[in-house]
Amino acid sequence: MTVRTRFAPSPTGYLHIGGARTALFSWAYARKHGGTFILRIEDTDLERSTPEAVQAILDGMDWLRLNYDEGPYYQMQRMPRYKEVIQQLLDAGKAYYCYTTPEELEAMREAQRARGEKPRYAGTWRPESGKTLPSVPAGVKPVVRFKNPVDGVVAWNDLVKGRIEFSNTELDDLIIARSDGTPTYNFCVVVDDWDMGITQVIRGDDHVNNTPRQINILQALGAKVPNYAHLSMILGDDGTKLSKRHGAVSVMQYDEDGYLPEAVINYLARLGWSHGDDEVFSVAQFCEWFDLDHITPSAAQFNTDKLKWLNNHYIKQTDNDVLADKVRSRLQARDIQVGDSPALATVVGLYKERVSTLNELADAAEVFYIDLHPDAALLEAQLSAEAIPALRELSNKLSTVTWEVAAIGAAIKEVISQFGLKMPKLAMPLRVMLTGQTQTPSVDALVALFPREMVLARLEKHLANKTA
RNA sequence: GUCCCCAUCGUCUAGAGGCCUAGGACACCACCCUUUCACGGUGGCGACCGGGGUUCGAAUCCCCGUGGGGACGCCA
Repeated sequence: MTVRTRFAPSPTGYLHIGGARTALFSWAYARKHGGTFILRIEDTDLERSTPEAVQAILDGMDWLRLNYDEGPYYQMQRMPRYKEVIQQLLDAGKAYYCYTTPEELEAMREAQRARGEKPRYAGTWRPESGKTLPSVPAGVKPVVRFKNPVDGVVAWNDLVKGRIEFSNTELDDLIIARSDGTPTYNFCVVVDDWDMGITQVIRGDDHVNNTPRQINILQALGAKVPNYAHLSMILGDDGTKLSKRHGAVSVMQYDEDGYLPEAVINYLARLGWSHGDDEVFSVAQFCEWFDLDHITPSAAQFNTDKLKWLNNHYIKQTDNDVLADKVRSRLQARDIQVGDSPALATVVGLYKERVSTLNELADAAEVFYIDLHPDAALLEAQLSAEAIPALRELSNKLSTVTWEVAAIGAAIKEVISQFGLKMPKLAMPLRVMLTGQTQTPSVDALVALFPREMVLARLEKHLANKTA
């Protein structure tokens, strides 16, 4: 049987990191088995669904390059089909109308909770042989409830958690159609998974409690029950449930923060799944290796440090021109016009080893294209009296030296030996005058990066008003 | 409260009864490299939640605790 998986987000917000991992695993499973990956938008909650959220989800998947083979399907467009199946269930006596009002339900739940019971529907309107139903109250629009089996168990072999079993006595008759006739989540999912021929339902483990209900409906419909794989949740860096205050919960926020999609994918792949000791691998490799057997059933805590480490790895691996394009757009967003000299690709080539995000790379590159004003105190501290004459001499040498790393390095060495200085004595003020920073690549390479005139100008600017 | 799930270094994890003196990665520490900071290299620190079984043998299987999480909507 050919594999068909799906990712079924509800468009009530951005694509968050947990959803992204669910999508990734579902996608990878389909890719691994040469199957079909379907995107389905579960937008039956009119109150909370928005087109912006749909777009945000599409953007997120696009950024991660999780392409789908079918869809996006929208549940709102499948209303006739749901209504048809509800009628089918009604006709078969597997569902029934219930006239209990939301207020009555709420009061009932309240009372049950107060007694320490699990809140559930009492079955007032459930037809049974020999039972007389209450008379239909006037003016109440009924909901449709599914007639859940009253005894026995529902069990399935979860592909990540193993066998899970629920007693039917734990399940009540859930509402499959609201009083306005619109179908509810658990019902739509069942019809969709059935119609779309989903073979593996890979989703978050907040759905395990829905699974027995869905299986019962599937069985009432005579549908084949798919396999289920429930993924545990992802916790924030601090071990608590992911929420807005964790900052980067939307995958697009990672783009914003300067992470490469391949790093995020690689990181997410390793969160809850493993292939021996392998840590760094390509998407292609992941698809080849991926399986449901090596997914951890326990929740995983997000670790930004490790993501950064991976991001640094992928940045180092990225071609300088490609990196330059990414950094250029970030600099432009800061209103910095990137000139031709030095070439941005050369700058990022020198700095990419030492950054963990594209934003850090942009920070480093920025100083080459702006009118630089190094911190006065920093400058003061580095421009020691003994360094000034040496820097003047260096400036002279740099005005004529061959403009390449080796020659520049040689000139610097000549100057320090001539003035009897240690390298940092000269290199540090040089770094600060050129970049405003004390931490830079090797100073000869740094100098060589700039056009000669720019170096001379930046030195002159700070040396001019210094007395010898 | 009821039901369901989970439990190995700080974190992500390897581990399918003997290969475990518990392995790898991030982080951390030290040293090396070095022109600062990184990168890189080498080494170090560091865990099987507790108690009972089963077994010649248990991180691995079973039970009970404990702790954490999730679900109990005319939300998805």
